[in-house]
Amino acid sequence: MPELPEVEVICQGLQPHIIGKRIRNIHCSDKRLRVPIDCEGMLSELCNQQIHSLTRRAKYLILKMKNGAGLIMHLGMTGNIGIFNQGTVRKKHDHICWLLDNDKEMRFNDTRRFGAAHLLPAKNAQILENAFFAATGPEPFARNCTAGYLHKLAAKRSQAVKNFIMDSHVIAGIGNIYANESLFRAAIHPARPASSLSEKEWRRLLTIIRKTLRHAIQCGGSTISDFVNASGDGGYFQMNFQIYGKNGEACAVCERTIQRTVLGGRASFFCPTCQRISD
DNA sequence: CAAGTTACCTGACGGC
DNA sequence: TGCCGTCAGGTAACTT
Repeated sequence: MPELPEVEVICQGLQPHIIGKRIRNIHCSDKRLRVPIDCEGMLSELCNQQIHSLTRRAKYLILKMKNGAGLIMHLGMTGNIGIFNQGTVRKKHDHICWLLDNDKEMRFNDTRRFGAAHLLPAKNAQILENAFFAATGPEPFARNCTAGYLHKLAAKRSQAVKNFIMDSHVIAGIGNIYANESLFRAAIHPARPASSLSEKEWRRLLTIIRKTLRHAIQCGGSTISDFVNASGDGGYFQMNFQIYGKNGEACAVCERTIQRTVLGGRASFFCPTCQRISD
């Protein structure tokens, strides 16, 4: 579900509900996420502490308490975090529930349990956070994320450009949907070797990635199956999909039939006319 | 060291 | 009706 835009929408949606609130109790399911949930650790580090901030880095959410402790959370494929009234029935895959001091409860729901929550104890939170993101590529909107950087890094990579831009060590936050959509909008074939793009093409692609992500955030993200923001509203960027999931349909630009292929094990869609394999 | 494969999970859907 | 295979927004530990 969640790529950068969806995580950003969840982050912005949660902030007004939780900043400054105190966590009164934490309840965890007995199931493990991608890593085990450290419920004991969360109780001792986060309980009775006030929430200082919630931010996003790549597809991760970072919760910080005023005592310095923190939590790095990932939503995996099916994760979501929402705000609910305490006492309302918890859903089947609610794995972590943080009870706040305003009768609200923040709940982490994740059907497939590919998500994760990493605790950052107060005494070395910043060191652990830095280590956690040490190998993560720049944010697409960051100043140090430039066409020159991508062009130079891609020079030694023979892999498909789509796989390259989905590599979180290269650039953060781009998943399968927005990789497909951005490459279509940039008229670049997803299977082209990353090293074959000129710096000019990287400039165009980066501009379009940014535009596409920004647009998706403004739309409240993409709702496939059941994505909703913190208030329970779905996004509507899926209305703007031009290529993702559209194999067999006519290209909106040239009417040629959209093709589906598999790259890096992920469904990849392209228009054979608009996205030429060689330039 | 780059790049491909596998594992981690549940649920929806289509074919039979 | 149900059983089976396939597929799904992600990531990291493996292997090659």
